[in-house]
Amino acid sequence: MVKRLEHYTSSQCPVACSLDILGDHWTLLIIRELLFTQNHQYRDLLTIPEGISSNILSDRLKKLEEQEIIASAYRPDNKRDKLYYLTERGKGLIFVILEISRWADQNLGDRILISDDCRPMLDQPPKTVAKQIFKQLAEWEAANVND
Amino acid sequence: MVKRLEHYTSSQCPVACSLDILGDHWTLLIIRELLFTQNHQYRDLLTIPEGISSNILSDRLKKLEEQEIIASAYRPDNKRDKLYYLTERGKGLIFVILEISRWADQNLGDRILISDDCRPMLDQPPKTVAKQIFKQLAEWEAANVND
DNA sequence: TATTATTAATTGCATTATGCAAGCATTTGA
DNA sequence: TCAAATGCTTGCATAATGCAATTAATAATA
Repeated sequence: MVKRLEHYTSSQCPVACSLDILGDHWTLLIIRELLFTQNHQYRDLLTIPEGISSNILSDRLKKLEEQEIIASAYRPDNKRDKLYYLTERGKGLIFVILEISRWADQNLGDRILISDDCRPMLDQPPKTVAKQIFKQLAEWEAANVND
Repeated sequence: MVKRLEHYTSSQCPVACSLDILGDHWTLLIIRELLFTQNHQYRDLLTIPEGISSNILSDRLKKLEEQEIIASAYRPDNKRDKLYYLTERGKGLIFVILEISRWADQNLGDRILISDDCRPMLDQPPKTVAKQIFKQLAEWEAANVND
């Protein structure tokens, strides 16, 4: 039997163990959406421009919930709407995403485009950006989640 | 034919386009080695504790070289020794790796271990750490690479 | 109340990626 | 000249992914 070994079974390196969770093509895109957009439902996430498959989305949401990076709740007044949102652990990934974006801005300039909306996030200190984003998320949570 | 689409064909998002390059289980571990250790040869990289397969290592080195994140050169006095090293583009990923490590330190504490050697890298400002590491790499390059 | 639509998935199947062992060409030291 | 080391490549089995179709539960509509 050849099963993929997770790094944490052979390494306690913080990079390796993080890659067990984040090291694929889709996970950070889901976190990007939950951080920066109003897309908090399954159907919203299915519409990201990169075009994620429904089975992959389902799998990643499950794994992220297992790792307590996201949580979910049904909207009380409409049980058809399941809302996904970041935990504190998940929100902390904003600093990783900002550094990746900064690297891409400096090194993949021909391939990428930073919109005018997003540019300030690379020009300001990460902590300032995070504080602002966290405030927005808190407001969204106050309005949509109660647990 | 169902071929995996690279994100850059459908998105100009810096996160998505970076994931085309970095979004797997192994790439950042290779970059970690080239940044922080003296492991600059194929056989060295094969011995990382996470246990990378030789075909995967070969594939990733090739792709990283295509993306100009690493470069390689044979040691002039011994053509059997091929040395891999980071380009400026590759070195810039130190900030991503430091942020991932910081996140892991704060959120995956039960799974990971930061050695006494590495701890200062999380306690000092990233720029300070980078400057120090870049100096070490420059010294190594001066002694081992000439192109 | 019956029907239809929406949502959040799950299933099936073909293709691609990965893990592991073995093999190969080139270089080098003896 | 020959054996060992190096940097890969190949073959094969298993796992992950992409895409289309389907499903169960809930909500809206007739």
